Amino acid sequence: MNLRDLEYIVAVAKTQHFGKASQLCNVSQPTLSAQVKKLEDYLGVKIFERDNKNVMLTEYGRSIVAKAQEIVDAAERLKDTARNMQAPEQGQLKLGAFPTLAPFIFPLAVPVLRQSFPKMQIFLTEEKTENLIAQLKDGRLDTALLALPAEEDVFEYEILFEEPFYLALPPSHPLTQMEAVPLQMLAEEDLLLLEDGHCLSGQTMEVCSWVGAQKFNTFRATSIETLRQMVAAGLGVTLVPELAVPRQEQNDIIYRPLINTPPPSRSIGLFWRKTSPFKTLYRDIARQIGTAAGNRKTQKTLS
Amino acid sequence: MNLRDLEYIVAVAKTQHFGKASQLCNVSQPTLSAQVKKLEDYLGVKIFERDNKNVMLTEYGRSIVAKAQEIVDAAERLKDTARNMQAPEQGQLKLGAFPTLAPFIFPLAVPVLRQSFPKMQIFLTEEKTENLIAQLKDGRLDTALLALPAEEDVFEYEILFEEPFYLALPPSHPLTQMEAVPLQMLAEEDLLLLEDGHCLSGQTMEVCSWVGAQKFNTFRATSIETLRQMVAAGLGVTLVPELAVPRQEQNDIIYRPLINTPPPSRSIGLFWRKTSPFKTLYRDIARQIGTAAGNRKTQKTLS
DNA sequence: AAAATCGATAGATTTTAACTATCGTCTGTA
DNA sequence: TACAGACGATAGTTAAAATCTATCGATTTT
Repeated sequence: MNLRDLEYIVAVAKTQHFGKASQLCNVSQPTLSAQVKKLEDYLGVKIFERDNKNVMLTEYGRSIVAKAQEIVDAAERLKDTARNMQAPEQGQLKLGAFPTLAPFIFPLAVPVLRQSFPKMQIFLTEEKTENLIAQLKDGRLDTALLALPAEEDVFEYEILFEEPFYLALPPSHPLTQMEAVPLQMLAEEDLLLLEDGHCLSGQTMEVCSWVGAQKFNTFRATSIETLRQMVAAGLGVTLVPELAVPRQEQNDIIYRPLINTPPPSRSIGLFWRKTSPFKTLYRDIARQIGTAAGNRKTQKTLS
Repeated sequence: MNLRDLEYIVAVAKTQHFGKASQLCNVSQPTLSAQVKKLEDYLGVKIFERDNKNVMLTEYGRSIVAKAQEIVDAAERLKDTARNMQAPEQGQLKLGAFPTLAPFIFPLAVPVLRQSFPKMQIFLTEEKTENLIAQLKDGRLDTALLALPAEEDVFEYEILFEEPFYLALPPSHPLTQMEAVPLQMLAEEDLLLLEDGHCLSGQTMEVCSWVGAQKFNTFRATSIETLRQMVAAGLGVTLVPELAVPRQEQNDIIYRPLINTPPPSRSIGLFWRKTSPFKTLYRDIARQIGTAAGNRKTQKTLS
């Protein structure tokens, strides 16, 4: 049994067709037929039912092909890793971020990375934290931007920046009169949250528990943009991370800093596997993204 | 790149010696040397540093070998699965159970399984629930005995039995005067718990929260046997699952059933991957273990 | 009935993994 | 200092395998 054979059965399972599968694998159809047959004999299991018109997975075949797929994928990742090792800064970088950070940090990160490592191929993923962690563990991602605390025992990380939360208010709201809002004043507000699984909703609830705010609205939004629309519609108020605050003032939503000790904020870090051989590169990348985010902040303060 | 090559580098990494590695792989030393070199050329990465006396992994090699190991393991599991498919009841069964169940259920389960499937090779694992779930997911285990609720969405399961909790008391304790103890009476007792990570401690705390018992002792034991010793030493009382209650009365610890609606108990189920092709066999096994546990109960009631 | 489709089979060829024998280098010992 | 032993690399050969082209046989479509 070798990797090639596993690629063959994966291809046949995918195409349901020996001829097309053989093209996918760049071999002749008889080669593929022979190898599949040999593998079936070796394993002692019929993987495919060949009717003269259709190719179908047997029940056992389905589970064998699933395992084969995993093995082939893992082998592919091994090759990618090896290729990267020859010149890490010219290889691939698979970077993930969670949904309430991704749309704001990617536009900042990508330009600086492209400038520093022009040959690096950057793949971006937006996923909930839970999925990011799973993908980082099994190698589908090289690095991920996560809010602390995350699983610091499995991963290594470098903190990029501390991101304060801002209060988003409808223009009619009395709190817009203040330049900055003490956190305690949220105790009686209708707080809008994201649906479960978003780390922002957990962070918001944590911050609010400091001051005993509990009037959480039962409706749960699916994205920051939805939250904003709801705030604009006067359904309540919400916390927004700094990077999501527009640089220019808007008419429909007013943003105000929050005052508290400690200040309400989240820490963003770049995470990678402890075992990764590219730590040096990742640390470098972390600093660059951190700087880029810091610059944005400075610009805002100046404007 | 093929699986054999990956086995070679894993063997070299393990033995730190080309000669010994070649014996492990049943090939000649030159063959192994040549293939390793070829793989290194193909990947473009030096995996080993060959000093004339020592073989050492390079930094990159370490991470490549780790990935290779995973791939080789996965391939081995694929072969095992295939072998099992030819005659599931003559193949391997890798069964796990958590620590507060394993020592009591395995002695009941193994004899009936050996009788029903004489050719089956049974591998037993005792692990905390969290590890069982991880191992079940990635194929290191075929089945696991878990307390419900577990991750019912990833797995399929069959409930084996409902296992009531008994109260374990030192002989001097006033509650020993009662034939059966109403759960509410635990509210003022010193309750001894297992350390975190054991599902029994979670179950105990849940049961106790029904009646508002909160006097949990701060010390956390590492096994049921330790708990028993502590109870015997008069440090407090604890809950033990029925299978852990000795069939004959003991002098140092008295066991009493607990009365409540619903009765304090845990459900034990046999779990397997939804995608497993051996569901029929596993269901059969589940019923057999369930029956075996039921018989023990009957014997006890009769004695 | 003829043509087209599709997987299996046959036989030749190329590739490559494997073997044996031997080399070159370093190490420890006499 | 020289010699034996250990170890991985190299050379040359052989055996195994994967692959190719050509073709078959069964089924479906036109």
